Amino acid sequence: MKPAAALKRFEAFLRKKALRMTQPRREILLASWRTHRHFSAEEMYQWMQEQELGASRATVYRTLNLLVEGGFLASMNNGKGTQLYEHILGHSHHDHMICIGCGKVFEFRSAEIEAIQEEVAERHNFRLTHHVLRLEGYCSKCRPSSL
Amino acid sequence: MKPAAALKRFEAFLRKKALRMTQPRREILLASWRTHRHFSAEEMYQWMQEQELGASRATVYRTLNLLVEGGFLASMNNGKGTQLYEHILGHSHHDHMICIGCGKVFEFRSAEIEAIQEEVAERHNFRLTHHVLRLEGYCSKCRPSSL
DNA sequence: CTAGTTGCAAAGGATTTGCAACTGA
DNA sequence: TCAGTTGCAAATCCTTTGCAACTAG
Repeated sequence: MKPAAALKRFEAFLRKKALRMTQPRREILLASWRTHRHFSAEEMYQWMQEQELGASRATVYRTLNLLVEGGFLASMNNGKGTQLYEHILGHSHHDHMICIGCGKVFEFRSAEIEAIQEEVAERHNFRLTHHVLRLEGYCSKCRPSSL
Repeated sequence: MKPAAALKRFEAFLRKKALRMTQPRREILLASWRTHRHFSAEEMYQWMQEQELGASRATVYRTLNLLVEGGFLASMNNGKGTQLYEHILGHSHHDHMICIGCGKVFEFRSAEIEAIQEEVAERHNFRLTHHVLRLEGYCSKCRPSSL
């Protein structure tokens, strides 16, 4: 999805909640679409500082929460107490297989696994929004002789 | 693994690092073995308060880190900025379903998913050693009306 | 004895919040 | 117009750290 389309959806989302589209919100949405990496709230704040019309830290945090709530961004914890964000729409979902030896990351996707996840969630009366599947091990080049 | 055995291993671990077995460390290890749920550092601190010979918050945090380092506890983030812990040894593998609303953690295990993981790994000529599967969403109590 | 430990309180990092001054619809 | 928004700074939450008083080996 292109930035412009994302903006339109964000406006619609805001309207439905009787909230307003403002310059800071616009800038934050666009900036989140400008990168294809994960970013932290602090990084977003830095990006905002580099603009004429930026946003304060408070507004960055408030807007990131809105974007997650609206399903525009996915958030994940980096395991060190900081939330990371990435834009979702138009990005196909994938999981990661990571080689412990060389650090190489392989992406894969399994419709079967996802179907079972839904089933498990269903059984627990749980509504999934997101999942993280990381397979760790050794790729063919790094396989130790003992394995 | 029984508490006594875990204690022995903890002592060995400490000795190897030239650290000392102390009353607070003993109590914290035992308390972590007393529950079969995930617990936070704060909960552990509460448990310590309920004992004659407790431990301060600082010691709780320091000891939990030691226990994770030694492979006695697994730690995970509840997605809301708090680390949760659970004892590992003698516990069979399971995956986690985490409520974005209240942070509650549900455990589950799916032989099917694991079989497919193996299959996927096989296809990529990859040897799995470990995996992390986290399903995030809303539990029945926290489900927003829009979902 | 003495290096490792403890508790306390202060420090730290990430995030949220109260409030008075703004501003979009 | 006026409810929603912003920036600021203070507050909060979780965790780590400095330090002087202890204590295990």
